[in-house]
Amino acid sequence: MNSLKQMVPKATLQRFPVYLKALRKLDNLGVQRIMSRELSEFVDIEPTTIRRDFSFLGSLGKQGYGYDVKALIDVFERHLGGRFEEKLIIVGAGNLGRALMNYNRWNHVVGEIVCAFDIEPNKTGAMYEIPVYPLSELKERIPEGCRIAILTVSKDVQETVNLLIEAGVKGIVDFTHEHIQVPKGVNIKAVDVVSMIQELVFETNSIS
Amino acid sequence: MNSLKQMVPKATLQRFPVYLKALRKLDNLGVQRIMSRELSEFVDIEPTTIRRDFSFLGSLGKQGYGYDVKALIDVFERHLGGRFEEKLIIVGAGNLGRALMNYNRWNHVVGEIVCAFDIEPNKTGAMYEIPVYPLSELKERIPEGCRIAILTVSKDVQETVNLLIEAGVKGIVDFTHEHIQVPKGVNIKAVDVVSMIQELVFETNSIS
DNA sequence: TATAGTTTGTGAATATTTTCATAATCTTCA
DNA sequence: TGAAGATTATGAAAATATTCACAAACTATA
Repeated sequence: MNSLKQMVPKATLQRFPVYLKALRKLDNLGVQRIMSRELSEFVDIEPTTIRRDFSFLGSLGKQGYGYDVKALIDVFERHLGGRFEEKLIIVGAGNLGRALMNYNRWNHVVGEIVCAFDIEPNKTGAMYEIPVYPLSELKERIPEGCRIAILTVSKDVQETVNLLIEAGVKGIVDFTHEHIQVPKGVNIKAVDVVSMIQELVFETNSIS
Repeated sequence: MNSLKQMVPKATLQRFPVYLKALRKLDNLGVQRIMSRELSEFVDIEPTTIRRDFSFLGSLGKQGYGYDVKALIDVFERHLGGRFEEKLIIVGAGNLGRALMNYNRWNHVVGEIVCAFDIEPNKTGAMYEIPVYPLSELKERIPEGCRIAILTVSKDVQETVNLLIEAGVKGIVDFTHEHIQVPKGVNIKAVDVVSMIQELVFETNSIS
């Protein structure tokens, strides 16, 4: 698509989704334009940081006016996959996998969950209108163009990841508690509630 | 407890749980000592960064030897709440809340889920041996010393957060998609699968 | 159209984080 | 015990990220 990554700082990259979420909410509230100073209070990021972050995607604002909310959302969606185009799969149809299948708030935001896979044949079939296939059929069943998988298996984690990578997956949202090794070019985002609680505990301890 | 926070860089803080997780795994594998260079390959963080991170908690290693895995785990657990002492609550007993109640891998790691709350009376009772109370009884039912809540409600988010803060909660693991306002001294960790997917999409787009 | 009042975008300054380079200190083995 | 080899801990340097400060450029109003 584009090759902005070389220039966009990592720190900025991590804030982009925050901005998009906030802008969508503002749009829903009927806000049509916003200034960096206002947005700052909303997302708790300094106005000047916001402006510099935005500047990596172009000159999106107007002096003396601010930013057009809808136009901004448009730009972010183009870069953050907000065009509902991503074909997502869930790998692991246990409790968490099922909850995520039913967690339909993300549909029509980044894409759709096309299907799921599970290693146990007795868990296949369909859940919440999402077909669940045996993991052994991954190669045949994986949707054309699928790049992102949500991983909720509880065993054989690395083996499963290897299968996904072979099948062309480039990004994994990882709900497991394992350390995963991936080759260059494959990204992992770990969702680890335990780690989050640990960070909270540390911060809470440190304050008092 | 201590007041390390002033000195420990934010970036370091975010890596602590990563180290703890890796060390626990190494311990399980029977590894008794480890050097920063070995650990580096495991967690994909530069050895020198690892050593500096560790140094904020003291001189934990020995020259020419490395680090003792169990001793290191001990130090991290002291700082990251690994003593199973945290009393956790889940607020919102919907699909996701239930999945998390049954996601018992975190018990005996940071603490235990003592109970859950839901605004709808017909969802109360008990699930997976965890009692579920009406949200209106939060003040009476919240466990003594509870500081951390896992938030999975889908509406009245800010109102619910306000209730939690009034009840003494200092840290929130946030599974909602809302922007939450909290006073100083209260920390939020947002678990946002959508945002993670967006980051992945951006990164994947940028590489090609 | 002109003027006053805003706010963006960005060079430069500052702050933070990572990495380099090496002294200090440990282990190991003869 | 001593010498060789290894690895940590850390001051200093480099890289990265944030914030300051202000010119440029817009809006709004008369």
